[in-house]
Amino acid sequence: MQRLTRQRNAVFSAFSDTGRVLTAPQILAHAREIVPEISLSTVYRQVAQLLADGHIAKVELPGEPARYEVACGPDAHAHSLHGGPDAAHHHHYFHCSKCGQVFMLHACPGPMEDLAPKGFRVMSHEVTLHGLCAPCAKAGAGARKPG
Amino acid sequence: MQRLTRQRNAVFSAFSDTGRVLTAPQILAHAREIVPEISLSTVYRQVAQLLADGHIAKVELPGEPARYEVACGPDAHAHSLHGGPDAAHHHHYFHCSKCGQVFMLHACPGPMEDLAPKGFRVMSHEVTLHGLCAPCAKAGAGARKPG
DNA sequence: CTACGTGCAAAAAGTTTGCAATCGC
DNA sequence: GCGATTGCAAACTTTTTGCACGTAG
Repeated sequence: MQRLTRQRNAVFSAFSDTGRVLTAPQILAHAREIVPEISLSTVYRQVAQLLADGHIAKVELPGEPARYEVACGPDAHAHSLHGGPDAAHHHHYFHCSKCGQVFMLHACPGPMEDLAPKGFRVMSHEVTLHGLCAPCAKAGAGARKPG
Repeated sequence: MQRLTRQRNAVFSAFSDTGRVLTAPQILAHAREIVPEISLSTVYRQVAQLLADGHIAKVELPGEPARYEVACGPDAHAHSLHGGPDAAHHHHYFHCSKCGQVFMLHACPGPMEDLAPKGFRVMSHEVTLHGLCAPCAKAGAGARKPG
């Protein structure tokens, strides 16, 4: 049985406080505002635990370190232990080239079997969009990475 | 000026011989069949050189180590030094869950601005398909990772 | 001959793990 | 008190770099 430690609370707060898609070091930074002595190892261990419990989800984008977000959607709390990209429902993501932030998208281009050659069996797909998020697009060339 | 070393030839042969999308250790394995003493450092350095020269392209998939493939298409030889996902033409990829091999796709689902929220400026997109490649789909549950 | 390329070892970045001390329950 | 959890350090994976030696041109 898992215990309600200050560290566990601090890690989850990073998500509930920001509502953002965060990397492990970003989670650490947020968690340290609550529990200054928390270590990166504990962040990774709590993230693994929260993943297994289905409270958060792993977000992997091409060429980027792993990020994590609060699990949302119809079966957010379902403990699908495999964690693969083959879940019944899925999300896609937008990666801002200026501020580096990642945003979940709520739309899906639909099935993509046609993109694969004959004989290939498509079981899932992932889409990543790149460009400027609304704040950065509005700010023009002046914006910089917000913490 | 770059020199025509046996190692450089061996690294490029890995691509021309297999025509596949390869990870650095896979390139090393192929290259060692030609130049047994070649090191992984040299593979990475030659890959960097071949990338800069536009002879090969980097393929990054979510949660996967970087792979490389022979540059192909209309401006394969154009030395676009930025290497970002914003090139004029691009490819998408299929990742086989059974054999782990990556295949380039020749189709594109088209523009995806509609997936992003209002105010977001979409500049490029990446699509990754997952499933079974033709050989693995045909082989059923019997196939295993081919070298 | 000389500078670029190579192999090795060490470093860097991201993530995981072993272990003794700590703390929830 | 017991055992899960923590912090630290070390290991691990992927990729990069420093350095002395080797080799292409």
